[in-house]
Amino acid sequence: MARTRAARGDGDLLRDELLDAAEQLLNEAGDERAVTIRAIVDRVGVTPPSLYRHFDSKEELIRQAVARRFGALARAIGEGAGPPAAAGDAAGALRGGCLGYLDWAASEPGGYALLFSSRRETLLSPDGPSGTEAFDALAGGIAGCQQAGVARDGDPQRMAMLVWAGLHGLGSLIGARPTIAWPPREQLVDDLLTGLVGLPPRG
Amino acid sequence: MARTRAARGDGDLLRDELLDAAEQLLNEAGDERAVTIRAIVDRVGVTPPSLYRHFDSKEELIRQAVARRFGALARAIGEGAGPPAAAGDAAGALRGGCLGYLDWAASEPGGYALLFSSRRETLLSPDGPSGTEAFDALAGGIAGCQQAGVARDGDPQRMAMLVWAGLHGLGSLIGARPTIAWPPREQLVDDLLTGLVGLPPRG
DNA sequence: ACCTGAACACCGTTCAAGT
DNA sequence: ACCTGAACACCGTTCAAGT
Repeated sequence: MARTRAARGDGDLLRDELLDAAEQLLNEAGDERAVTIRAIVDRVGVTPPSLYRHFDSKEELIRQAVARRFGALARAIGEGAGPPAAAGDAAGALRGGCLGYLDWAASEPGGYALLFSSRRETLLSPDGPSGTEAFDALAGGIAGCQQAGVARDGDPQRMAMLVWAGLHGLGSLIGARPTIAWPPREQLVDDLLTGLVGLPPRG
Repeated sequence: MARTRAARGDGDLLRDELLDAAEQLLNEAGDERAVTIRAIVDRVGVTPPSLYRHFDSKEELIRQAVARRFGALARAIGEGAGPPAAAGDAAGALRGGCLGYLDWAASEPGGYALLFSSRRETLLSPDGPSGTEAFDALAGGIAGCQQAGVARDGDPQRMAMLVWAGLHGLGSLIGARPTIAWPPREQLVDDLLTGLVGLPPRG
């Protein structure tokens, strides 16, 4: 009644609408608990049981919504790093990518937190959403800097772990402790990459 | 019936028992959602309304249980750093404190995660639990290393932010991604402090 | 094939009542 | 003063029924 009945093949449409609604609610609330099934279906205009035609459980819906958010994060990193053609400035690309990560985390603190704060099984199942591509991009960026002679020697994978940890730590702490007087994010990224990767400090 | 009736002044006893049960459940589950009021009171042997004589809400109980966990983390850092009398080895104390943090996070991944994953209002209210003492201890340890001539110059508060972020990032990522082949925690701490604070690498 | 209405067992919380 | 029994509005999920 609140919704014109869907035609035969419209299942994927409702599926997308439900994911959209879940993503919106997750971002607005920054709290998975506020994202109830009834709030999701209300926003779309259907009743709770409709959801189970497209998702096995609330768990599964949330997992897919979180996977979408990981995709958005990866895009923010890519945009910060700039076009891959501009390989002339390996250090600038690495810095830009890291800043893109941090800016994204700071701009949607609720959305960032829920990437890691949802219940553990949601995130850790083998085929669950992960930050693998982002991590590989980070390690690749560090290796690029080494080849360009602007980073110190060392295993780029291990360096990437530390940088990733630093970014993740900063991202979640900035969101969780907004009252602290954090230095500008450019400076945090610069300190991190200078210390951990050996990039020359910005002029 | 499941419990001998408490005497007059035993209110604080039940209060402590409830906090103990909440802490246990939080650690076991690593998921705040599994910690229901009914599970908590069942473990203690009372009925749900009893809880409201001691806590305004489930929220308030969880917040106090989380504050207890922050205290345990602070103790683990202190034990790792060793007795303050042993000021002869400032670098060793800083390294030990950081390793204590990381070991504690790794040994109770569920318990560590919930320090930051509980709903935001729980953690962020002005008088809520925080890691302030731990942060101050970290900045103090860095300043001590500078005075001992084993750390590079710079604002110890800013260095502490970066080290804290690195530790927090490593702590939560190690817990959240147990399948990754993480290097030994001693090495991670060493890399972090060498890069960000300028400590000489361990021999 | 797709969606609804009604019901299930659960949750946090409240209120009157017992000792 | 401290605790219980019963009830409230909510939640995720299921099942039969409608179109």
